[in-house]
Amino acid sequence: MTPPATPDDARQSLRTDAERNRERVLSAARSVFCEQGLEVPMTVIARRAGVGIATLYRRFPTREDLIGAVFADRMDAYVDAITEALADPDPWHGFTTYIERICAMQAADRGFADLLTLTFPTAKALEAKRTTAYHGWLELIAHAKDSGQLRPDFSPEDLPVLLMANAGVITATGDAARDTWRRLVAYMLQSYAANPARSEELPPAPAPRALYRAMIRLTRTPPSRD
Amino acid sequence: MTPPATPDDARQSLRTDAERNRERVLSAARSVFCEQGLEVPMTVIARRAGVGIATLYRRFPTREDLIGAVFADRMDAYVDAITEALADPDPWHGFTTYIERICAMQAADRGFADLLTLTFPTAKALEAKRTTAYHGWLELIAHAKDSGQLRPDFSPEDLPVLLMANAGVITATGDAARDTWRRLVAYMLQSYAANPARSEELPPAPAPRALYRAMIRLTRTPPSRD
DNA sequence: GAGGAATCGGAAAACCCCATCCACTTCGTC
DNA sequence: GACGAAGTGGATGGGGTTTTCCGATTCCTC
Repeated sequence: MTPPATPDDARQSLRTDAERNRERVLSAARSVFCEQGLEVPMTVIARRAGVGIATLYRRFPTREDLIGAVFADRMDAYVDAITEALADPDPWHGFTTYIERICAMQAADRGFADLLTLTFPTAKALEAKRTTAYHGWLELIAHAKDSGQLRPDFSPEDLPVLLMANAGVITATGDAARDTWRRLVAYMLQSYAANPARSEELPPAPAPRALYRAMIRLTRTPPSRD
Repeated sequence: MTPPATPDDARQSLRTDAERNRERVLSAARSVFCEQGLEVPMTVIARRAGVGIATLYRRFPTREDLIGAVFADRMDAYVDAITEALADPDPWHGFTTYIERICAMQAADRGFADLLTLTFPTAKALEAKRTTAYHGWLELIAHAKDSGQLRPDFSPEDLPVLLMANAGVITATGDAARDTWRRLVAYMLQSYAANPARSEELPPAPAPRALYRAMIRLTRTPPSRD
């Protein structure tokens, strides 16, 4: 039984040029996923990396492998966010900051937005981090409910629901009305509060024209010259 | 200047077999769009209709033409909804019922969900109905604000934002957790209220396992045997 | 610096989708 | 019932993506 090679083992046994190309592919994939989401053609990534398509496939036989490697660090940030939220002395402040933060991560990286509403049973490392974050999340909810600031009927599953909703707004508005998601999240946070403070100001609604542009934009897939 | 033929003119001048096939295509498109959204291949529609692909294209030269014909009646229902909401003696009840109703229409028909977050500048009839509904919506908002039950900083653009968010939840959960959208909408409606009644019960959150299944389901495009 | 293995990159096969063309069929009329 | 126009469906070309294959190249060791 061959012991499963750790990522480091695999990397160190590579020839130097292979390792260099591996890094190039990862870097290219990171930026392309960020801009266009996870469904971008593999050829686009290879071209941006300046390597042949075969090189990409040799290193990352499936799209999931590539996604797993690219988002390992993003998932670290995801786990960090819940850790920091738990460290906040004010549970409610920790709760709201956490939600705003990961929703902002979705908005800043279309690939990440896709990632959070998907599940890759084969990408073990990713799923492990997701599980870690989920446990922290349960704890954060408990604290916020104990403090009486989070409504008692709030469910842990309300977060994935919010992330799905947020992803919908982000992909629909795209670049045309980029901060629209903030208003959705603000509304939801007010609703999550046990005693809603209606006094807080909402982020502005998108301009009608910007929204119209976004809705037209969706009808045609942009050529996406790379 | 040739007067634009009305749909009836166009239909009546068709040979009987052509008219029959036209209806078959419309019927097939209606059900396929409903199940799979607007981006389904034209060949799938033709096959389901039992006609050749050329027949489909002759009758509906572009996808937009087909969409326009299929959703003419759905858009009527959309306009009816706002009319009925305006007739409600209780503006707030009319407001909440309206929102729930069109969100339910999205959930019941994936094609319609796509339609509401898109814009087809060339599909005149559709856009005209959308505009009619929008004017009614402005009126509904004014009434609800006047009655003091809708928060003053509510924006007309909050509806498209909600529809985008709802579309995100619906496409992400799919058949695996079909009523999840209700919880999102309930949260948002409580937030829209000027004086939130936290007493109302929320629709149940989705079961974690159902959500998990939904997230896996997304990773692979279903084969969609037709 | 020479040999051999690892690696490279582009070509190409396999697949799917859109949209058009054209030889054949059906309808409706005279 | 025969003719012409309207209509039909499959084949086809053009564009795109995924994935594999293979001759050429680069690296590392001895």
